[in-house]
Amino acid sequence: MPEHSGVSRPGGRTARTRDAVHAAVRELLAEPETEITMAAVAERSGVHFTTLYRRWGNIESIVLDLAVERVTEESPVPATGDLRADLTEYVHRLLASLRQAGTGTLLQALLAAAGQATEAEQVTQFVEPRIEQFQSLLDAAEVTRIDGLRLVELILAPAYLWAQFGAPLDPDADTARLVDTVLAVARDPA
Amino acid sequence: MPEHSGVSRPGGRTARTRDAVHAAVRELLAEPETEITMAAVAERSGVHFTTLYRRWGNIESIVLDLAVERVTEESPVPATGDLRADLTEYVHRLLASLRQAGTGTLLQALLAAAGQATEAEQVTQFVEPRIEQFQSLLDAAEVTRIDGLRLVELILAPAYLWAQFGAPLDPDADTARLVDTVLAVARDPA
DNA sequence: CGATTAACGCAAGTGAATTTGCAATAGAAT
DNA sequence: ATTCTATTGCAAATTCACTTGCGTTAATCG
Repeated sequence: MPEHSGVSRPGGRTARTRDAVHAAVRELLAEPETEITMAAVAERSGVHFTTLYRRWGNIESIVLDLAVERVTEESPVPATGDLRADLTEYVHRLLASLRQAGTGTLLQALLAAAGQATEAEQVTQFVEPRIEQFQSLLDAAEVTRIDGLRLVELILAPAYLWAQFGAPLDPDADTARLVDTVLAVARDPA
Repeated sequence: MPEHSGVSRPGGRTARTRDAVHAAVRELLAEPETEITMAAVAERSGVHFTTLYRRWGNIESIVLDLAVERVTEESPVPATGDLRADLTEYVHRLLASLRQAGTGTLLQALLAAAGQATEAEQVTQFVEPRIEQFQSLLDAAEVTRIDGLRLVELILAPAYLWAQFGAPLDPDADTARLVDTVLAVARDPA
């Protein structure tokens, strides 16, 4: 028996196939015409489609898996204490990442999964760290009139909405507006 | 030849089957356990599933069709000139409608379709009227520092995001916050 | 090093979703 | 009335997503 509890064989074959699958999905997402199907991912990754079904169950879970990974790695939240500077840097990077090809598909997987109890745990992995990071940002700037959840509403909500509508915001043109909104509310919440 | 251009036979059989299908989908959406499939809609509506495929092509289009209809009828935007009162009334009704059973499915259809060029026209039918109504509301209140698009970001975006995340906002507890946000930004946009 | 077992590859099978050809029906025009 | 044609109903066919059983590979432990 390899292990009684915890993750089994994390650095071996399991990790290799997961990486191969993630890489394949990234490639497919970058090709707007290509549909993301189990068959396509299997072919591109070299991993048998039976394996995909056994480990993930359906294509949405695979995409969600990647979505959580990618969003986390691409959008670190700064917390230097300068509210405007931190927000500006973060929002600018966020909007830029939302303009990459395939972002719509990723967001759809994320939000579709969010609604279903089955995948709720995976989504929590995405939302909670972000709220905490936002809270850290606010704490560093000694802002107490709004909280992390409010930042989600004022920044992530509009950014994601436009991205999903196929009209992602422009990092250079729209960052200031979103940041100014937060500053206005932080100054005058009621 | 019935007609050369324009809508053909709008009040006849075509309209009846569309109504039957819409009614069936409304029923199915109200039953949380039931999956919305072509077969289920066909059985419930009495319309043959072949007809569904021919007219809509897929189940998503059918749900989108209903989503556009329902959102429009359920969320009229008041414009009496009292900004706070108008917003409060509208947001309260919006949040209440987002708590109805099946709303998640409807939103998903709406936002999924939004990303695809094929359905873009149908989605425009939903977004544009809403922006215009918001603009009327602002005009009535003689507010010039923000526009209809901004209201979409500050109200619809957070409301839809939480609804999609399976945690729709509470009409009584959360309306004031969303309204206050708008008022704060209208007062101090930068 | 050898035993153990989780994860994988493979091939066939199952079933639901979707398509297609043809006949029947019902608005609309003449 | 009758004619025409868009729309629907029906049944058969087909495609595709997904599952299952079994043999193989490879990672971990003693």
